[in-house]
Amino acid sequence: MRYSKILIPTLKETPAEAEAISHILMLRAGYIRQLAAGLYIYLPLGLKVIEKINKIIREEMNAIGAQEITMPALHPSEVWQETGRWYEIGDEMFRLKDRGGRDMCLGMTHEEIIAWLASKEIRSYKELPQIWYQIQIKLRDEARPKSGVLRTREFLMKDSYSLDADEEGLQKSYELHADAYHKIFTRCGLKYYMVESDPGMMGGARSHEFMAPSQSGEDEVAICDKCGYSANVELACSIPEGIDEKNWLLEEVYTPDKRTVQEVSDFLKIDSKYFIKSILLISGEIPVLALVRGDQELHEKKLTKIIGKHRTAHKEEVKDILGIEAGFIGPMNHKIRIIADSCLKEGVYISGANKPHYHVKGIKPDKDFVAEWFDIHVAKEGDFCTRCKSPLRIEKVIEIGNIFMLDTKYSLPMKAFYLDKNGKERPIIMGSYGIGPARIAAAVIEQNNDKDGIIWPKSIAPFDVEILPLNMKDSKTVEVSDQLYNDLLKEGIDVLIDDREERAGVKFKDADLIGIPIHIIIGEKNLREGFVEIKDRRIKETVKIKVSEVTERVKITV
RNA sequence: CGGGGCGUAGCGCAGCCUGGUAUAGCGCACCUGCCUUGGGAGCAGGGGGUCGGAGGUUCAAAUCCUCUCGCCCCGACCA
Repeated sequence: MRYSKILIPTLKETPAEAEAISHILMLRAGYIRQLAAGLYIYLPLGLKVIEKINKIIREEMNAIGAQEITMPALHPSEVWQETGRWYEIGDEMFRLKDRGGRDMCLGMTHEEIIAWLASKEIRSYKELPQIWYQIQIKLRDEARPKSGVLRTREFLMKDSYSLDADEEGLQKSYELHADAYHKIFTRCGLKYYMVESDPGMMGGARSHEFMAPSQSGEDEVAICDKCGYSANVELACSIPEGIDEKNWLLEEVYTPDKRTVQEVSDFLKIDSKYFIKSILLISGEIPVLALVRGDQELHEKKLTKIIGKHRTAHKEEVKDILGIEAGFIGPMNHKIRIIADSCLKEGVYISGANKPHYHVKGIKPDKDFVAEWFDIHVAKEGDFCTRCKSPLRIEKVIEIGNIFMLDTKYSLPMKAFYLDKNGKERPIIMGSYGIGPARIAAAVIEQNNDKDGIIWPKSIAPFDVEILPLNMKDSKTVEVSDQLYNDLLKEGIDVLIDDREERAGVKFKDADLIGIPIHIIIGEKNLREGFVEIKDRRIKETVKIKVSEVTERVKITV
């Protein structure tokens, strides 16, 4: 491709709206443009990258026997009503009516459609297993689109669905997907983790997420480098650092106007980990007191699994129910249900005295109050692994893929049944598996860039090679460049030639920004001696090569 | 949806607080010419703006007030 014939609108300056590195570079290097919040146009280079990623995905999906299909992005409401998600899902679903007044929606995902298809087409155990996939647009009315292409309202997704006769079949399909995903992300040149994740509203027993470490990520994972434990902090378990056993006697201490753990801790000059944080919650109509250590955060999701949906109590409710304002509540002498973090079982603590401007020192759990014990704290850096007791790391990550076991959550309501060997009707066991190609591209940029721009891995770079004829007015330069360009094309190498009438500096800057892995630099002086230079974008080193040897050399490298 | 920020030429910004400089400014980009050609050159000339929109205050509004739309960031949400 000739640079003069392809739209690559590079930007010298950083657009004001971009903050994430990948967002800045995709805009500056001319890969994308924004139409509206969470809606992006992929320019030629951007599209080429996405298509390279899609090609890798297709190859690996096909390799596990998955079959590509394509389903509509516009759905009738009925299928979503069948499974109940029409009612469960709120504003995040784009809804509309057709001219006949029928309710429709834009597909956020395709479990319903797959289950519908399966219900029509699958009759017998002999037709199972099946894996069906598509690479298709998904639409979600995100509350907050952000970070460029990382969180958008319309996005491409590879979604596949496995249909199996039984649990073992599902297990197999799940593992096939995990293997395929490892291959896909490795081929894309990503550093990533496969972590345990919360199946959430997708239902089903197990799920994992594939996470690419990046500062721009929205999620956090807890990683144990020793035993390999890795989980989304949404469910990660951990053992907090230990505390010394204090020989405090039970006594009230005067803490005037000190309400938060931080304030009381500073005031008494005692570390916050010797405090019990008491939080009053309302679950339904019922008050529940949650206790975590002073240096911990209450984990809402973990608590939800124990007491169900809940909210924090209002100030007045705290007073009504516990008879004391929020700053001075403690675990003792209450008749309501108390859920406490397991780590509080051991030790002696300080907490509110249930009396204005007083705290109590020397509280012994189980003796001074009774509670139900659960892990309800958020795992944090420095906590220890529950399996091997080694320190955990917390890392910010971008979710680039996920795999879910759905079981019969969708097949039952959609009546996707088959007949087993004994002629008995059974629900199909399903799995659902997603990958976001745009997130792969963004995550790769996040992990591979320098001050000058993007550094693509060969596998998904928009071009294999870029030729830089430094002086287009020099006929020898043009002649040799064109010759090399044609030779490389003949070898099946995807090459971009910067044939613009620009100064050398401009070409160098743009080439570095765009990030094609190999640059062939054609300068007048070297050419007079029969040489050109080959530059590695990543390490920025150049080697002088005889013109006649360039094609061979590039063939090996690409 | 809560909190914060920002909308002035294609991009990045100044001007706004404290209204008034007859044509609203700067850098980059763009067009023409000359010159230059190994890291975003130089000189000269030029084009491009309903100051996000609507209403209001005023003799006078980019500037003050009200409403509204859009975009970004933090949080909540995220099937």
